[in-house]
Amino acid sequence: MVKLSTKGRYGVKAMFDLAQHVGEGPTSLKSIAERQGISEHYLEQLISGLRKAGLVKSIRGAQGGYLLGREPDKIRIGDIIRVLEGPIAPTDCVSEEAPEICSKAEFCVTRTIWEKVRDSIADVLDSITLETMLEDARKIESERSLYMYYI
Amino acid sequence: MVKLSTKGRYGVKAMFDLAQHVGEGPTSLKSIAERQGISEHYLEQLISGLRKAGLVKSIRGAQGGYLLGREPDKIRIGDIIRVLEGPIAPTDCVSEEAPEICSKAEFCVTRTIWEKVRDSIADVLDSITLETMLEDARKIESERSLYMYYI
DNA sequence: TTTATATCTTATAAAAATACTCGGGATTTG
DNA sequence: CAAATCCCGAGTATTTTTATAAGATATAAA
Repeated sequence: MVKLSTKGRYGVKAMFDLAQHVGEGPTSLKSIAERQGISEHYLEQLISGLRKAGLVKSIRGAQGGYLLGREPDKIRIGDIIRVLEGPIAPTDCVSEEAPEICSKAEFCVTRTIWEKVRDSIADVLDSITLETMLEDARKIESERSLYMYYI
Repeated sequence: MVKLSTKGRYGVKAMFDLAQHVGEGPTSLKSIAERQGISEHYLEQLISGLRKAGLVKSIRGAQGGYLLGREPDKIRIGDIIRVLEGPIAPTDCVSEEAPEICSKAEFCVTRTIWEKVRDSIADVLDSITLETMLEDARKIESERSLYMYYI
């Protein structure tokens, strides 16, 4: 329940991979797929949507690949998820986009629960950017080397 | 994405319906299904799980039906959702129950995101009980009659 | 200019999950 | 006994997910 599909998970992984290679020129899909353990063909479909949404830029041809469409601190996880999985919506009646109209909506008590769930998910996803993830990764890495040092 | 299935939605509706009839003796599945606009046979399957989990009690035979297994303020929406949709888990690696082991878990930055999503969903669902919903419903109803009065 | 490297597009499809549907059996009340 | 109700398991249609595949297009480098 309330489960992310592989689209969202793979997409975030791929975007984070791109963020880790910012400033190194275009990154090929093949290398991302290999590092992240994702089918290249499948990832192709996902990144196509990300490109159309402007979250990544593509450079075709040999030595081509993908680049982030904006600075890592300007790309929220929520942006990625919405492109790949659609609007955040635990139920259709509280979808962020074009919620399904229900005649009982005004008096519906369950509806208010789903609204709270939707907002709490959106808050989390919109509070984290690729830059946040990079910082977390750096922190984990430095803790790891500190630990290695003491062995 | 991150969508509730009908199981969770119907289940919460049915449980709320039972809460609204507390103290009136057993409520038949048929009447719940009619009021909530749910297939009776389908609801039967769902309530079977709720019964096994102790969230409802059943009384068989003519004039039989279902009763809440505990006081409305002792039944959290999260309890209902977990029975019908399984543990809260935006991804398998951060499932509330038996999370899938991943060798990279310690260093995985995406994982921490899904943990935050999971916790925010659980917090919302566990902060709302059937009693909360009854209070909300009463509030809506009183506002509604006030409005009617002024017309 | 040719070749290798990539992205881009569309079509197909297997597998899994979802949402029911159906039939009949067990239990209790009147 | 008959009607009302819960109980249980099997079957099924639809949708979603998760790919796989083939080939077209674009570019850099040799």
